[in-house]
Amino acid sequence: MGEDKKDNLIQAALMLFEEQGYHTTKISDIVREAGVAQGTFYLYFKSKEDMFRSIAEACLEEIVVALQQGGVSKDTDEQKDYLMIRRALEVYHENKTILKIINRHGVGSQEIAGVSEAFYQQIMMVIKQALRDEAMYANYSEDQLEIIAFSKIGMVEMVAYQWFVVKNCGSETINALAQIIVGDLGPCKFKAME
Amino acid sequence: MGEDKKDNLIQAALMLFEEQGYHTTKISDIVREAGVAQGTFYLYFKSKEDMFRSIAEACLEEIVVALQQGGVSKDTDEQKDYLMIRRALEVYHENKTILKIINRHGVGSQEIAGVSEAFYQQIMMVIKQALRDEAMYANYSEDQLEIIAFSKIGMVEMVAYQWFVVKNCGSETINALAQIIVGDLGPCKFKAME
Amino acid sequence: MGEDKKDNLIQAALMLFEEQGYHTTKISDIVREAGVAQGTFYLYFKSKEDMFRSIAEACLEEIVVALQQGGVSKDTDEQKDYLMIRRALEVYHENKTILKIINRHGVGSQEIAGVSEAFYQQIMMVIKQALRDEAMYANYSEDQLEIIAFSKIGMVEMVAYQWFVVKNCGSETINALAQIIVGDLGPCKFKAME
Amino acid sequence: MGEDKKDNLIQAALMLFEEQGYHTTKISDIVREAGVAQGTFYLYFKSKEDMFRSIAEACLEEIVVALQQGGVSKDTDEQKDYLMIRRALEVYHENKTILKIINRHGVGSQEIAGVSEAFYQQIMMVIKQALRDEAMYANYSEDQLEIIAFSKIGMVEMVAYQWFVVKNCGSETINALAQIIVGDLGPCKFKAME
DNA sequence: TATGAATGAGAATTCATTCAT
DNA sequence: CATGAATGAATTCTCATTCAT
Repeated sequence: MGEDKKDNLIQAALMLFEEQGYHTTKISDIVREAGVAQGTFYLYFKSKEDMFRSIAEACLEEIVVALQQGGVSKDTDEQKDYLMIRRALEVYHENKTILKIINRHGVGSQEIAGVSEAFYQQIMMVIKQALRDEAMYANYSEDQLEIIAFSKIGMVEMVAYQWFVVKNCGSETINALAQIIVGDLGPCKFKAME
Repeated sequence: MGEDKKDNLIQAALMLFEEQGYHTTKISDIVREAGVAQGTFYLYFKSKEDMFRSIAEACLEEIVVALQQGGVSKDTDEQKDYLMIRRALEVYHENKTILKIINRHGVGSQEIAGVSEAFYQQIMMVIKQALRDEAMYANYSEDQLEIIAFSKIGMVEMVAYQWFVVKNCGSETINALAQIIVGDLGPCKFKAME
Repeated sequence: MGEDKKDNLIQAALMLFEEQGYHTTKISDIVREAGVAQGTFYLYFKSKEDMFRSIAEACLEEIVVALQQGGVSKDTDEQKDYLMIRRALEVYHENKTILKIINRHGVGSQEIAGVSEAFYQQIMMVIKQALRDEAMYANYSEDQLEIIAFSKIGMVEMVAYQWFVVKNCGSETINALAQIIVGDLGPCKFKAME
Repeated sequence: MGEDKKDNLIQAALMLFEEQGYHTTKISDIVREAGVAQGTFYLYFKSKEDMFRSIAEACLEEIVVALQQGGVSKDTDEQKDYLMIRRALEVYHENKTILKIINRHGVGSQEIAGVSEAFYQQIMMVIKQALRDEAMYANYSEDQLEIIAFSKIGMVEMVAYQWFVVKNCGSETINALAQIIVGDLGPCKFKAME
């Protein structure tokens, strides 16, 4: 029953953060939306920032886990690449709320910037690991793989942001997006050579 | 002499926004840093948000212009790609302050979000235009080019953010970064096919 | 068993009031220290102020009673004086907790100020009564005796506060303090005349 | 003109603290009484406690200075004693506001307790110095003089509090009070011997 | 232009008290 | 008797903005 209210608060906060941004949303808005008293907020969170940090940590952790469970296939590099990108787009689509909150409205707090930085380090590691299994990157150094990993993350994140958040497209666009993104790399290997 | 003070205010604001973010920085901080009186701020800017919007607009416009002046070469597609990426990295490096302000600290105001959104539309158009000149993308549709354009923007921005802001690397890393990023596309086209 | 909890609450409260004062101490601190639930507090006390008043009343009453049981000797005036002062110092030493709470941290509530005022009236009456038995004050008026009584109370209280609370001295200092205080009166009566 | 408002705030605060106590008085009460805006308070003081500390420091310092300027006479010990006591009563009478605030309502803050403790140390030193000039205390040790000093302070403070604050008597009572208090020491030297 | 004291609406936070279990 | 989650009124404090000089 207690966790009930905490969950109400989190849901209300996520909705409001997404709608009007983190800074615009007041604690009084959150509690009103959640249907609890002002003081109840402080029963579960030390402050608005503390609340956001804990929500963000949970959401970003979910993304990392979802990405890790991605591709264990034994296909060609092109197929691996395609699956990885598609998987990443799917995950970002499912988590577009937090993506929107962090990218559009920003948060602006050293502590939360830390959470975000740690998140990128984690997914970079996941991607780097996946790249090591591709023949194409066989003789790339660790540093070079890191550059590739981050460039892929940026690619997916920007496309996901523009299509899922700005244009508000649904999951049916994922395949098309993934094909074009990968096609920019993959197809060239044979089509462009013809 | 008046413009002097305005410039002081802008420099002070940029420095503080970069250090502590837009929301944490108070007008009183800015005027203290700029060495002018509290009221003087309002001789040059309508409000704090107005100031930030005008600074952001100017910085982002600079980036757009710089990018536009980029590739007028008549080289091969690979060379064009490499030059475009390197140019973009250079521009982001020169403007890493605004990159840091917007990416790390966020913006957090609907009106400024508009500035940022317009910025991305503009550079997307610039990139799309450039891509049209590449033989490789000859039979891509407008929508497909837009996807490619945004994925390139995301790629460069993320790498620039991680290396120039997070790792705080200097401009001497630009070539290496550009080569790897493009190599992820380029080499495959001929080397990987051997 | 119920009284057990009430006593726990009182002990916890006294400890915390002494340490950090009445206003700084929260009900939540008291119940945590006492090891009971928040609501339990209100089974035994109407409010925080009610609790403090009842504790203060009890403590101060103890002091009054202890003082009353003091001097029933039939010695000389000097001896009576010395015994009275020493007795008072002893009583204050035993009750230095409440002394510290009221003097150092203050009370800060009209209703409790009443308790304190009544306390001083009572001990003043006790002292005045004792003074009446001393030949020295035979022809002092009631008002004059009241002045003497209060001055003696102030004297003892200040010395007790400075030595037992501020300097945190133990009961072994009582004799020395009493001798000096009385000596300031006593010796003059005969020694200084020689 | 700025100091004007600061002074208004101090006067309003002193009045309210005296009337209803430190804790009961809200900052909103103070600013209303002073006729300034809520924010103006924070232009001059960091907090209510900060304000009170600065006021208390000033008032108590005044008392110390007033006491120091007291008796430089070359009279007999009895006369010195009487003058010292009367002087102290006068000073306390003039400063009965702060006396009332600190003694009746209490303050309850470690930092302010420090101010009060320092105050007592200072006046103790002043009194001790004065006592050294009296033949009567010629062969008292420092420690013994300290006891005497504090007992005199307690005496005067309690009497002042009871007569000036509780009974609200005017300055015309000072002589009578001083005579009785000193008489308790002085007169005995000859009258009681008869 | 330039100043900076003053403003006051608005937000965060606290904590004594209640009450359903 | 005992609990402890929930309450919400009350207070402090912030800071962008104004305006008389």
